[in-house]
Amino acid sequence: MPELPEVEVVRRHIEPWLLQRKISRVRTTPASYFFLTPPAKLARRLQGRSVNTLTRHGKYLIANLDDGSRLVLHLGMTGQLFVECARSSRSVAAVKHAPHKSQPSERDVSSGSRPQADLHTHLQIEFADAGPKVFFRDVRKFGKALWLAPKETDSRITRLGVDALQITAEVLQAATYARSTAIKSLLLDQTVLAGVGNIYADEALFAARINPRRAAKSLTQAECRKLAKAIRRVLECALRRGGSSIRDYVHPDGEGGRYQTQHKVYRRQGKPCRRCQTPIRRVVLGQRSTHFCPLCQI
DNA sequence: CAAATCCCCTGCAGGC
DNA sequence: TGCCTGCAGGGGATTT
Repeated sequence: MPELPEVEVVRRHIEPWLLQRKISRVRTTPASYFFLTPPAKLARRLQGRSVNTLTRHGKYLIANLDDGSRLVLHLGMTGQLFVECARSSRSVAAVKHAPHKSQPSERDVSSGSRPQADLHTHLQIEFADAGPKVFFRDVRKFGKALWLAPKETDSRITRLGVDALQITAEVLQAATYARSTAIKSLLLDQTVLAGVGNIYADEALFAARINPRRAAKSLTQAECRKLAKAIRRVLECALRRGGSSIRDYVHPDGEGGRYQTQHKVYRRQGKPCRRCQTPIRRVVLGQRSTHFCPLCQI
């Protein structure tokens, strides 16, 4: 899946295509596990609404609607949020008259391998301006769509910890108190900090030179400081490079991220550590594959 | 409570 | 070529 940097890239791509456009109709696939709100109800609630802002907390995207309700989206492992490819000049022309603040450039729409709508496309959002539709496609259906009435809350959102871009040494240290779980597992706990997933947990621990198997409570104050800084730096760097494209993640415009070439440990088992040449090791921790340098990470 | 396990779903790579 | 197994950016429910 998309972790924080990838979700933020998606948010920035999609936001201008969503804002201030009246939703005329929402097509869905049949009820499934993907729909936390039944698809018919979701479609009904969205019809006639428009999106005021598209925000992100951790890996969740939240479309704040004009009536105070919200559409909460999670991309899961294989979720893709993208804009319909504008094939005809008519739909491009139509959107030019839509009241967007910032209009995505013509170039954005002409890339080669953009995602395409198909039977895995669980949401197709159509607009009253008849411009490009917004699609949510998710092959594995680990993604989520949830509609929240004004002031309604959901524990998925309320329990989230601080957004990982804002993690501080103090918060991290408090979270490690008396926790015997591995520090890697703690970083994946979205109630502690929101947005770090398997790739960036491994990369941040390498950057901080901390062994992923260490008990969380064994980290010193100095290590918590180093790790908090490493998390922020790794995520910011990945974001600047458009995230990591591995397997099927691509940007809404079909372009790939470029951070995967910067990975120091993730999926590099057996290859030499970029710092000390020792072969990178892979172990399983909390059912997730974990990569680290046995020499650099103490 | 915290920690570990199992499960949801589909597609692909690699081994035989 | 084709079948079979394992594996995958997530997270929630259940068990221990």
